[in-house]
Amino acid sequence: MITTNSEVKAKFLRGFSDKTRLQILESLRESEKTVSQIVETLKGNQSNISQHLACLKGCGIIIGRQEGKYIYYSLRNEEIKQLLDLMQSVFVNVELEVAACEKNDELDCCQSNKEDVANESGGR
Amino acid sequence: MITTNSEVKAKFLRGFSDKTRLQILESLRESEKTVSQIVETLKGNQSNISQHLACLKGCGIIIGRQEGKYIYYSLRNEEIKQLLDLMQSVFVNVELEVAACEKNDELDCCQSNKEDVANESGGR
DNA sequence: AATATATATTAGCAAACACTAATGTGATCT
DNA sequence: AGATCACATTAGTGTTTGCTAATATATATT
Repeated sequence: MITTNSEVKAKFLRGFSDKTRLQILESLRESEKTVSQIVETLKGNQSNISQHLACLKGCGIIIGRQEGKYIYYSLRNEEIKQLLDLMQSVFVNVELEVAACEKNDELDCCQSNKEDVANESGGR
Repeated sequence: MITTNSEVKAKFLRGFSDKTRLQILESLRESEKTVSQIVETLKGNQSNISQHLACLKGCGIIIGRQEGKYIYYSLRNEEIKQLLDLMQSVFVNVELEVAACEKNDELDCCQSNKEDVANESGGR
């Protein structure tokens, strides 16, 4: 009888399901940063980063505090950091396991890149 | 120096970022199940569930074993279960925190449902 | 007040996603 | 062999997402 609203929970977790957002979170792991620091670190587009930050904030994963013209973003709390750590370690193990046990050496979620894979058959 | 390939990691985590998939995972938490058992539990569409199972399997989150004409799916390992647990508890706390500290009582990730929210102002 | 800096917001677009209905495949049973 | 059951796959469609470029807002500086 766990059953929280799966829809809202999915929205929360969607915050972690993007490459750029994961990079942002990783860069915030050590310390809070301003938007421009993040943009510089990731060598990303300002607008793009800003949107991802809004996403992460909306998901409750990070918080922002204003200081003059800067806005410092940081992970919401210690728990989020723990979650990131566990995600990381579980991921690494799964990756190894998948690579070891199956011919498939790349995680392939959902009905994505079918033709892509077919086309670049000579890859890597 | 954490830096795993964020792209692959994002694919892995995307497995958790959908309502239906979360429900499937929740139903697998207790014990392995056949596709039809899951379909019945979630009162879902067979094709849809089957696709989500393929997704979860591709992400390395679940595994399947065949037994006669049935295929039993289960969580890949204990770690995945732990991750689900932590996701759950972090989510619940964040949800409470967000609900308590801000006027916004619903997590709203990314640039989604702006007009929806505006329209159904009398919702819930 | 004018300008510069830091960040957010908007619009537009292509790609990815989730869903349904229909069809395919493989195992079991008669 | 033919029918049935369990599951997977394909095709089609509308929605959501992530990106870029352009514009807006707010704070700071001169």
